Amino acid sequence: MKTCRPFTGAVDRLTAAGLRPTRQRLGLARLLFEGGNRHITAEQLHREATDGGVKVSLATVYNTLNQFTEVGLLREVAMAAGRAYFDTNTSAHYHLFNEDTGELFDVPGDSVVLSVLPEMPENTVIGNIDVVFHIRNK
Amino acid sequence: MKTCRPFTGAVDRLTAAGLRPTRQRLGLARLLFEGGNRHITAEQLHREATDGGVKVSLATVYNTLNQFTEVGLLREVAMAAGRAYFDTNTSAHYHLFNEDTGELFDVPGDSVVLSVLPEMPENTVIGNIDVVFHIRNK
DNA sequence: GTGATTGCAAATCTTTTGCACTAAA
DNA sequence: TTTAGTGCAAAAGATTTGCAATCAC
Repeated sequence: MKTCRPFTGAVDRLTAAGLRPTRQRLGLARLLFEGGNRHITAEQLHREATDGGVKVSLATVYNTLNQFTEVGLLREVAMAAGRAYFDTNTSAHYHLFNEDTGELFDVPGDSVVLSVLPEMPENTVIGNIDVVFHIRNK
Repeated sequence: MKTCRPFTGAVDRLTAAGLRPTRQRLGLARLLFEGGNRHITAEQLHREATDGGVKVSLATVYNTLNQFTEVGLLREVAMAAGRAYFDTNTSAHYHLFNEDTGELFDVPGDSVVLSVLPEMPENTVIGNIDVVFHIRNK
């Protein structure tokens, strides 16, 4: 039987987050976090998993993406209604969305400066700030 | 027979946009634009219409919201995946989204300043810039 | 063992579409 | 009239859920 050796730290990463390192979660974590920052939908990740020999159901992919997001391993990005994108880059950064092609690019956090922030309503704390530059082809 | 008198300019507004001022479109336009800026989903607007005596099907509400957005009468705001919000305020401004309550607030355009914009890919033009401050209750 | 996790299928929810009917120009 | 617009019901997606089977501890 072939053992799928996860990238270093996958098990720790999951257990630290309070999630059991199951075969499915490890396989998905490997796909998500091994190759640098990426944006992905549940459907895309499910296909990658299937193609890569990680047997997992689409429902579990959805559940896993939501769990990873809850514990801060992923960040959900709202681009257009009707489809959720998950971003493996949880640090401060922004997005460039090409409406013609559907492509989603990262914009480094330091290439955008927000000054003069608005006042927040009372008894609320600011979570993250989404900045999306919607672009189209000329 | 009672005539539903639309707010001043509704007919002009639609015809100027190349849309026939039908009973349904006038009724929806009145609900959308008469009471200042607002954020609304198709479902909410449909309920308001029905409650307010404007007979219109949900499918037509969807179609109308999309048409209004295409001609610039509305702006679509991506908040959370799975549901489209339409904003009657099409001028430069940003949003505050309370993730606990689902409330969506406007932030005046001049209370946020974006400096140091990123470079855009070649042969693209920037459409609009969405800035969403995600907040939660303390 | 025992409780967490998974898979599957069904259910839900939002949005779009096809087509016959109706209304605006 | 003639063409655009509407309603309905069905279709299409995306995502969630119920529950029995399975797995991690």
